[in-house]
Amino acid sequence: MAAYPPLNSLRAFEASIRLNSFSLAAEELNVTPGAVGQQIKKLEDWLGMELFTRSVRQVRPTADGLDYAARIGPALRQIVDASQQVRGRSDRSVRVVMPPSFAAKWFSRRMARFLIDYPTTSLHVGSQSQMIDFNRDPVDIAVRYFDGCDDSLETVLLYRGRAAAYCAPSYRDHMGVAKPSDLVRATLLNDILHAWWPEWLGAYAGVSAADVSTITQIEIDQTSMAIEAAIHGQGVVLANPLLTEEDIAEGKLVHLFPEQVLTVPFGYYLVHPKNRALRGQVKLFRDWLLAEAQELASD
Amino acid sequence: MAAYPPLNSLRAFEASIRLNSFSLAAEELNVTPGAVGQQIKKLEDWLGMELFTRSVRQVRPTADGLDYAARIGPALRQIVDASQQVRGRSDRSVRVVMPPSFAAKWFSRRMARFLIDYPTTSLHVGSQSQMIDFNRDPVDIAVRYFDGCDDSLETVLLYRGRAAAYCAPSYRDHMGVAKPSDLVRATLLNDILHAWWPEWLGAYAGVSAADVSTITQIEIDQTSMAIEAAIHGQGVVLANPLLTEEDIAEGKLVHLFPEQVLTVPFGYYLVHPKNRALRGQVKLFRDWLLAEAQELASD
DNA sequence: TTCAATGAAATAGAAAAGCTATATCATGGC
DNA sequence: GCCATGATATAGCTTTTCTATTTCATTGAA
Repeated sequence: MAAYPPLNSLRAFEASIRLNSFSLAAEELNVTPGAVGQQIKKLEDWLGMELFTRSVRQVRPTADGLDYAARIGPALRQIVDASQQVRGRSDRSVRVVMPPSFAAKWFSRRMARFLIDYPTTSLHVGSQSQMIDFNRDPVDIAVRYFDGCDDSLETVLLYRGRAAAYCAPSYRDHMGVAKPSDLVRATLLNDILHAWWPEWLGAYAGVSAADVSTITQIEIDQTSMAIEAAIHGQGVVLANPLLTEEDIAEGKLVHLFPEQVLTVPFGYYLVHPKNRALRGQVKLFRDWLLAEAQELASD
Repeated sequence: MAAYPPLNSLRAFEASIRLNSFSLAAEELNVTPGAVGQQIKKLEDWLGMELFTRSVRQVRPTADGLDYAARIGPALRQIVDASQQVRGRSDRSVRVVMPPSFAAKWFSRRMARFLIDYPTTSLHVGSQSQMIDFNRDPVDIAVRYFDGCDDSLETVLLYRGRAAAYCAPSYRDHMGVAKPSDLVRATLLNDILHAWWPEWLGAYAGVSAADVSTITQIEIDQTSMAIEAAIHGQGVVLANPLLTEEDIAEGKLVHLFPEQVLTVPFGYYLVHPKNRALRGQVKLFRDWLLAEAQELASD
């Protein structure tokens, strides 16, 4: 299965087609004309066809040659472009991925500071909730919401997972929610990723798991949408205090029972592959992010 | 301007990323693992970045490596595909280009015969009126309507250019066209490429160039459209008898003055570059086409 | 017409690249 | 604890690739 043509010959071929001359191509490639001729011949032998017709003092591409050039030209250009780009940036860039809710509610407000402190860094932020695979996706470092157990990863806890109850102020007043057990009359917004209502109600309202299911619930598969729904008076959401900071400050949400915050066995972890040397800027970013998280955790 | 990465290294790199192992890549490439390692290192040195992190007993791609792989992968695949295709067909294919009118009116009816006689041949027919450049377009041979003078080309006259007058039978009867000079009352369909009305009328109707311009004319830039217009009773067209064969046979057109056919200094020529060895199938095609033309010319 | 200049082919030998073989090493499974 | 594994490192060998030269047929200028 010798699927590849002699790749180095393609360089000589491309230049020869473009310049219509082995000599000029040789000049461009800083070799002798003979070398180009030999490369072309090798390619012709491999392909089993003539790419140029040789007449005296000049070569001219055959139809086959032109056809082949048209097919491989773009590919070669792509290789050159990709190599240039990769060679250029890289050291100055950091690729990070995090859950959408974390990106929207926590990271977005702090990102600008990083870029100001490290102006030469180019930051590529991806947001997705499914776990990325460092062996398949071009990502340097990630924030992941999980239990922190993964042998292949270096993990640092940013924030322990917590579940606190939030709703719109008007919703609280309208429903007359004053103590945890009042929630049996409310609508529970149940975010799949933070589905801790049974535990929360069990711990703070003395509601059994069976009774929980009798309460009106809305399932929402995106954390930020669940919070958004709470803001719009659709019910009460269990969320990590991290994610509601801003909405609380703006008065859109109220924290219903500040004393009743459930600690859950999940957390926001900063993760990167074990044994992978972090490039300079990635390390900077990591340290910065840890410091930012520390600051808030000390509140 | 060393724009190209070491191309051969890309093979080893691609396989290593795909298989996540230098050893497996080496196996696939039929070399020793050491060779792969050296190739990868060479590429890393050229790019100035780590593509894999080496831990004991295993390598793992870095984010940069995955990114680079994603960029060059498609390009490599394109090169392989193009090479396979080109290698495969080629000898059995013929690429020919001809004017649209010739393709539609003359060639299309004969093409099938060629494919039946030479069933293994794959024929790529292009039709365009502008002159193709054998040094830029992947074309083996062409039919060109011109004066036959081009030092860089081998030319064989297929048909001398002729200008004969045609119109729909109904149009002839309705306009009462009986002799050439009656055409001063008709509408002349003037095809840019065969604009011989002044010469024709001068030779056969004794009409001066100045008087020709007083006759109603419609300019049409495509020969087959001019003929089509004549079929639909829009006027009288000057065309090469070659192109009207079928329409005459079907009674859609009539040849107005069979004795008055102007020979013009153009013609349909079969052309291919001088000094370009014609591949087997192209030669066959050329001979077949010449024979077909001969047959008709002897009528 | 002659004659130098041109651009490619052919070939031998030098240089470079690439591969193998081997030794070494750290780890994970038995 | 020991062996198998899959990487690295290095030296030396093989193959590839390039250069240097000669040869050749033609073009274009004198």
